[in-house]
Amino acid sequence: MSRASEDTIAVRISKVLAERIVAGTLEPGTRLRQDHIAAEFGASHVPVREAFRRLEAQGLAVSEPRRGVRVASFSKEEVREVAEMRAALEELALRHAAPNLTSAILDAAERATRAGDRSGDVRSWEAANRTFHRTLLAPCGMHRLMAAIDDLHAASARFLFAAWRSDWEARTDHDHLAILAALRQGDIDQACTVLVRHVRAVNQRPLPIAGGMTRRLFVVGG
Amino acid sequence: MSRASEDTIAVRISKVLAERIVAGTLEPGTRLRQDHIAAEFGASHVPVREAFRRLEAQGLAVSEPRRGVRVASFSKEEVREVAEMRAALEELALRHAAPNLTSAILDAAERATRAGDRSGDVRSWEAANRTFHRTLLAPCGMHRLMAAIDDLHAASARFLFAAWRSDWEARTDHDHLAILAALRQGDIDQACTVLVRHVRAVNQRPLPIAGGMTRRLFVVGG
DNA sequence: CTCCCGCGAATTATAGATAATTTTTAGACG
DNA sequence: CGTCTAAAAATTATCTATAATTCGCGGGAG
Repeated sequence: MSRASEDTIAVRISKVLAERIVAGTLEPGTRLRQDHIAAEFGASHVPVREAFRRLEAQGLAVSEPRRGVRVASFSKEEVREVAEMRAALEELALRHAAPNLTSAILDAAERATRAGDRSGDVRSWEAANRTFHRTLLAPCGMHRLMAAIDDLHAASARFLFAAWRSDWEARTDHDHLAILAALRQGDIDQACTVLVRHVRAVNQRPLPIAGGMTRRLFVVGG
Repeated sequence: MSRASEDTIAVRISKVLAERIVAGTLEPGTRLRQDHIAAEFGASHVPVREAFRRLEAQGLAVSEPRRGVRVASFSKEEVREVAEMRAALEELALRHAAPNLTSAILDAAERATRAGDRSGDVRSWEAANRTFHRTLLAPCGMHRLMAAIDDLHAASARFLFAAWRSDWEARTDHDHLAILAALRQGDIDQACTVLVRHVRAVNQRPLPIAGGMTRRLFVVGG
């Protein structure tokens, strides 16, 4: 389906860089030097520049003319902002998806969230969580809306990984189950209410920092 | 402030092309050929390709690998989708902007909407309308949110211009005044309610088509 | 000692050239 | 008369090269 060789080189590069930025391999503020990246991918810098434009549009990188592009940094205000945007757009998506949700889809969503409960690390939990949301929302059939939500999910995942690099413990996600229960009963308003609260919930947790210090960082958990 | 010569060539090209697409000079489906555009701007095709990536991110163009890029087409479903996304995000922005709205800002917004009432053509009405919304919402201080709203406004303007190429008659925008009145009274909920209804309102109007036929098209009016 | 200036290395931005793919066109065949 | 095929033209995507700008560092003046 999405075989890498069918994409253009620029797309391939942007996907790899996006993964690294989200995963935290590339830390905020890191300069992305086109020649170095071009050399790494065995390409010239023209497709690299196009990849930069894509990352910029996703909010994963910032570019200053003539001064290069850096991995976007983020503050707790931006974490909040992304959470609020997600809440607003996911509610919209859910309201339009609801009429199209079959029990098969709801079952698939439940499998996704249960897989998340069993996950042993942050990355697999995030993947399962993203699947849960996408399974429920994609039936809205709104292309542009889903693209926007996907970008926000990438940003959320970045914040999550920045805070929970290790020491992750899975717990059953009661919000997800409550959303599914409400949808199965046809109570769309209730499902939306829980979804919005769930996505907006921003937890503050201690984050161990290199050097023995700890710093408080906001983490979106939904 | 935003002198064109301070931008990179790619940015400059993308702005001009965006204007043309929004204005309807470039019709949906039109192929954008990089060499031709490069020649027109007296530039090479590298910045043109970067401009394409920006347009793609804004939803104004679509690109198929190895097959070039075209001006994005749109359906009435997408018009609806953009209106709903605007409603959701503008409400969010207004709720966060409200605490920061001074009477000076509200007065500026009122001047903008009154300028729109006096406008003689669609383009100046749209500019005034956009100023009104941006004046009210920008104080939310949420950068990413405002960028998303700006892109949606561009899409809305495109739909508007596609339907109202000529025969425009200005009318006083009572919704705008109602929003301002509610904000002046500190009734944020009421302001949001009117704003959401206002943005979501999608009017169906007959659109004269070349050849004497008329076709129905959806137009966002807010 | 601090601050400012200027030179050199590194990097970005654009131009020109090349390879590969798609679209178009012309012609033959059914 | 339409359709399939193959060569030609046009176009995209990429690479290599060049110009312009920024960044870092060292020396000298105050």
